[in-house]
Amino acid sequence: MPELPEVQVVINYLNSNIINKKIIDIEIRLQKLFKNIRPIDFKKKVTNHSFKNIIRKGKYLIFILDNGAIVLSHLRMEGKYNYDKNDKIEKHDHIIYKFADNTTLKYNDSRQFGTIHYFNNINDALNSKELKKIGIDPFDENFNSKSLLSQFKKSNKKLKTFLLDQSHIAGIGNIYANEICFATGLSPESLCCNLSSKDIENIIIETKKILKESIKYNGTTIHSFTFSKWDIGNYQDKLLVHGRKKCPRCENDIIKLKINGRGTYFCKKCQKIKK
DNA sequence: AAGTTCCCCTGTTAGC
DNA sequence: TGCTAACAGGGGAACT
Repeated sequence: MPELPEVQVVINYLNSNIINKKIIDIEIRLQKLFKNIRPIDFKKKVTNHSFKNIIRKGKYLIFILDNGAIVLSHLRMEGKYNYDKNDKIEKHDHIIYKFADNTTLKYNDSRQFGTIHYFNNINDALNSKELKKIGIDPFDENFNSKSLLSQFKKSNKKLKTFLLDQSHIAGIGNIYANEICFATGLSPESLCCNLSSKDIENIIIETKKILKESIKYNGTTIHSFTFSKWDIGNYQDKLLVHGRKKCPRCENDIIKLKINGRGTYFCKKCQKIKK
C-alpha cells in the first residue's frame, strides 16, 4: 500500500527510466481506471508524446508530458509501475505504454482501485478537485507546527484519523500513521484538540524523520506478492508497532483495533491517551 | 459543517 | 481437504 515514501521511490524509479522516450502506442485493458477522460481519447492525446518529468503531490504521481499535458496517477492499494524490455503481459496489467526503443511501462493493479486523470496543463491539474484539497507536504519547508497548530487545535478527530486525512498532511497512510503515533508516545485515539503544542511539535518532527528514513530504505514492502522492480523496500524491518505483537520498548502486548475502519496498532503503556 | 460509515476490488488467511 | 467468510485499505460518496 504505497504511501508517500513508496510513491517517491516509484517516481525516482520512473524518472531514471522513462524520461524522453517516445510513446508509440498505448494499450488499455481496464477502462474504468480513467476518471475524467475516455480511454480512447486518452490514447489519442498521449500517443506520440513523451514524459518530460514525474513529480509527486501527496500520494499522487504527476506525469508531465512534453507538451505540458498531465497524466495524474494514484496507486491506491496495489498499483505498481513496471518498466522493462519484455512485452509479456502479466495478470492485472491494465495499461501498457510502448516506447520507441521497444521497452514498455506497464501499470499493474490487482485490486483495480487505482485512478488515472488527464489534464491539458499543470494548472488545470493543480486546480482539480483531486489535487486542490491535498494538504502540506511533510518535505515542504513550511511544514512546521506553526502551519498546523490551528488545524490540530480546532479538530475533534482522533489523532490517527487526522494523520490519514490528506487535506491536513499529504502522503501519510495507515502504516506510517501508526508509526508516528508510536514514535510520539501518543495514543492514536487521542483527540487532536487536546494535544499540547509540544505534542504537535513532536508529531511534525517524527513525521519528517520516519518518512525520510523510509525513503532511505526504499519504502515499506508489505504485500503477499511482489514483482515490480521498485518493490524492494526494506523499511518493514524498521516498523516498531505496525503489525507487531509485542511492544519493542516495554514488551507488553500491542493492542489492535479499528479506527475509522483502519487497522490500528499501539501500545497502551507507551502511548498516552489525551481525551 | 464536520465527522463517520460504507463501498469499490481481489488475493490471502482464518475458521469450520 | 475444500469451502466460505473475514480481512486488507485510500479515498469518494452517502450518510448522521
